[in-house]
Amino acid sequence: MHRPRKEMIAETRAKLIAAARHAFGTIGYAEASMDDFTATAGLTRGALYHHFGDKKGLLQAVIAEIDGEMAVRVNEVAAKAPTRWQRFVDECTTYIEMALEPEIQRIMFRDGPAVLGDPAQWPNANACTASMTDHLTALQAEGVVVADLDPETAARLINGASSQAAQRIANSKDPEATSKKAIAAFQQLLKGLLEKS
Amino acid sequence: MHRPRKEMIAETRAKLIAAARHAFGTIGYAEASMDDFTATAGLTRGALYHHFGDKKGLLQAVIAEIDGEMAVRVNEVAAKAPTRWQRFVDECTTYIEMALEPEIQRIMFRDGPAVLGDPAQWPNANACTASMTDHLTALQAEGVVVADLDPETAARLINGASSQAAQRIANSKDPEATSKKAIAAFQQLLKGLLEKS
DNA sequence: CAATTGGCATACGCAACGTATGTGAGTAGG
DNA sequence: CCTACTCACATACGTTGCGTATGCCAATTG
Repeated sequence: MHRPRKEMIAETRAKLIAAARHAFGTIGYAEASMDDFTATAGLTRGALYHHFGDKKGLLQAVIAEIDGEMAVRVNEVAAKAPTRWQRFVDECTTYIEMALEPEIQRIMFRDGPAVLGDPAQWPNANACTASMTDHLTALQAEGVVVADLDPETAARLINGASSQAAQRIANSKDPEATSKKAIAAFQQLLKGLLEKS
Repeated sequence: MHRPRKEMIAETRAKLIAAARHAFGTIGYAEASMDDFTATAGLTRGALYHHFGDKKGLLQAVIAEIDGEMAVRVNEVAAKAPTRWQRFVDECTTYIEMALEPEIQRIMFRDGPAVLGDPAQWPNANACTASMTDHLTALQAEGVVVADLDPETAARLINGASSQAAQRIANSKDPEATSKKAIAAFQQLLKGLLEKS
């Protein structure tokens, strides 16, 4: 036990984040009682306020964690694609697939923006958008994508369309069919970015 | 005074909706105290619960009202365009412009979805999306837009991109320049829907 | 081994929601 | 025209949940 102290602290933080993440992802931020989910973590609100300041601070930490995981997944997928354009499209599609998960949808696309404001202003998130922006910039240099386009702006718009696509699929009665339609429409939109060759 | 009763009731509802709309649009749904904004309307929470059931019910009423106004504005703009495709593009652009207004952004795109869930499932809203869906269907019949596309799905994706564009503009330090970039990127995406001729 | 730091719990005040109940103005029947 | 009923709205209360102030105990440091 060289530093049991630091380990305990990290464990406490992790437990709080995990408990909050579960609560936020299921019943939602507003309905999640701090007393309840800190108790399920075997702690009290005291620990929460000590580490995260307030409920919003904890939400930020949860969001940062999820954002990191999403970035990892996106990069894994992108690494396999042959062309850069394909890599870009694959990333977008993966983004939609991730947005299908209720936890991500709820925390990242619904409660997060409502509580913390515009996601583009979040300090510890947006790794995914950053990646898409990079790809668009490179694709412009290669002449694949039209030059007259601000990469980050485009990436944000695509994010917006993606999350809508995901919500549509998630709330559908026939997710399979809806998924096909949504992804088709989405990729059709993406074609608008291509330079005519 | 044939029916002073019915008139008073309608006036009460209108006052509550107006007060709530202002509060929701400025400080936000979560921060808006029912005691406060009912008081500014010269009423109490009793009236609110009587007419709307709860805070969410009032939000629904506010959203229905705003949605109606948005539909009117969109239709006004669309009526002036020469071609149907242009009408469609104009509607989308108007949608972005409306989403620039803080009240609409906050209530329709942030707090609304967080509190009431997926906007596509809202009963008394979505007149704008319906209009866009109609246009897309007609454009497909005319062969302007690719046939292999579900109109409502596409309309939803476009809504998502629009609201992102609006947020980007609204939070920008240079709204003029950002607006140019965002609308350019947006219209570039829309081109993806066009049948190659 | 003492002193101190700091991680975390406990206790309290406050604000806001929802409900249960009350009241007075309008409305309908005789 | 008077009585009984309805209903719009207010008032009062209980509950819940957040934030803060304070206290305690373990781990680190010299």
